[in-house]
Amino acid sequence: MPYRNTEELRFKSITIADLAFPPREGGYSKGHQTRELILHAALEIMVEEGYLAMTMRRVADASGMKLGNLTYHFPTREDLVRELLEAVISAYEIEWDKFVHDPDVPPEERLAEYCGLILEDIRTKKTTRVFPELWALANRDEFVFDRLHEMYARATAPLKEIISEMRPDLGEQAVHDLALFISFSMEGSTIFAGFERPFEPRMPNIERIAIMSFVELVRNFDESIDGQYVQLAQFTV
Amino acid sequence: MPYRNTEELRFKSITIADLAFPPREGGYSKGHQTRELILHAALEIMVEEGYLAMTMRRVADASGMKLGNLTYHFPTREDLVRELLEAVISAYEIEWDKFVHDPDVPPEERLAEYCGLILEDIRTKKTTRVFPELWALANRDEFVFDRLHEMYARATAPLKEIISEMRPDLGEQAVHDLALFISFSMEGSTIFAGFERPFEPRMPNIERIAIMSFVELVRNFDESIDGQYVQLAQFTV
DNA sequence: ACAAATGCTTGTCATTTGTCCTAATTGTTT
DNA sequence: AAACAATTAGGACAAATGACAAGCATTTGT
Repeated sequence: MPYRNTEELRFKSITIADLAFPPREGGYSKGHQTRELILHAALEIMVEEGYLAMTMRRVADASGMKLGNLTYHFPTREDLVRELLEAVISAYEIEWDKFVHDPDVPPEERLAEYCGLILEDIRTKKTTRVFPELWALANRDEFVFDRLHEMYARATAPLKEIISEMRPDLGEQAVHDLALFISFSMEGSTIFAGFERPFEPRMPNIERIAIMSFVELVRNFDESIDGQYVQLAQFTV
Repeated sequence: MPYRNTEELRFKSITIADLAFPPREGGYSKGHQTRELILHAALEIMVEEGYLAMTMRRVADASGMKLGNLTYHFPTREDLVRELLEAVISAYEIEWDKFVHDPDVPPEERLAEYCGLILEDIRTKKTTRVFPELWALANRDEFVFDRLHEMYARATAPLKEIISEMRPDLGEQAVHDLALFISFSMEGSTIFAGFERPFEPRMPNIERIAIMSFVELVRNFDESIDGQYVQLAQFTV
């Protein structure tokens, strides 16, 4: 174990890239450079001032270019938004896909590791600020909705794999439901304990509680349990 | 037990009012009627078309009145937004405050009941649609931020009370962290399993998993546990 | 070096939006 | 009914926004 203390660890812990771009095709390299510059500027505005403030002129200014040039690269605002979405989301996917199945590490440990990864990321400014915007957008924009949930599907896949390994006795549906619950349990922390959120300082403790809770849940989950507590809930409401 | 089946139960289960208004002071009753009409129309637009579409003209149209009249009742758009926020949020608070401490019901059951209440509400169209908008708004509007988290504080209070009763041995901080974790675990389901969300059909199962998991967590939580799993996570990331 | 492709600037246009102002109408009180 | 306050309508305006077009400048492959 090469690490001495937590400080060193945090420093080494992975951070998800802000944006990821598809391999370029056609056009001069200058053009692609500009497009990436624009998307970075757009993300910055999205993070600092929100989706609403991300107007074409605002983005052009922040990119140090004229409006006309922006509309040359992104003819409509919708084009810009969609490409930004794609660049943001694929950056997450790339990182998660790196999380490969390592049979030498016990599944409990991998579960803890993966959840730690997600929860750490949620505390970053970018994630805390951008995702609520995306959730709101997904309410009305089918494109955003689909892309977002495609991403979540890929984020949940490693969880399913780990859960299956921990509990080979469980059916596919149970595994899926467990992974889903764990997934959105973590996602919910964005609002409460994300970057500059009221309970951000409690995040390390909550992270511990969460991971412990998840491991215990998967370990002890009884597939046949069907309403022991829920019946109580339903019958007394 | 007067209920026959689940259908009947769901029918009887509480639904949170769309809006709650403070007692009126001054003005004709017609005016207050109009104000409420406006706010209902505004909420409808917020739910169906989103915050962005909630323009003054759009709201005026939906309320069946002229723009000039709308600006008479709500001089600025900000006034409208804030009053709508207040009306929406206080409706939730009113409902939660009804959840009184009943010493005859065991705390596990009350925990299940309360969580069931929250999770049921999350599946409604209004909650699924409005809260992501509020989360996004809270990113940049301090007023929204404060009011939203004030609401969450009141939503978490019953949880803390129940947890304290289940585990009198736990310190205040531990109780708070547990309540917080449970609270945002549920909130996260909005995005995945809320109204017309991809996993809405799985919600009943997930509800069961969640409640079971929460009860077990509170029951077995070891305050002294400090990094058994987390260390693993941190050292391997 | 040069021609074509690409990138960029400048200027313009139709819409939409929030806000404001004045006059007319309606409701309430005396 | 008269007087007054509250409400509603109608119109106007400046600012901001997305989109577009014509021409100049730069980059790149040959």
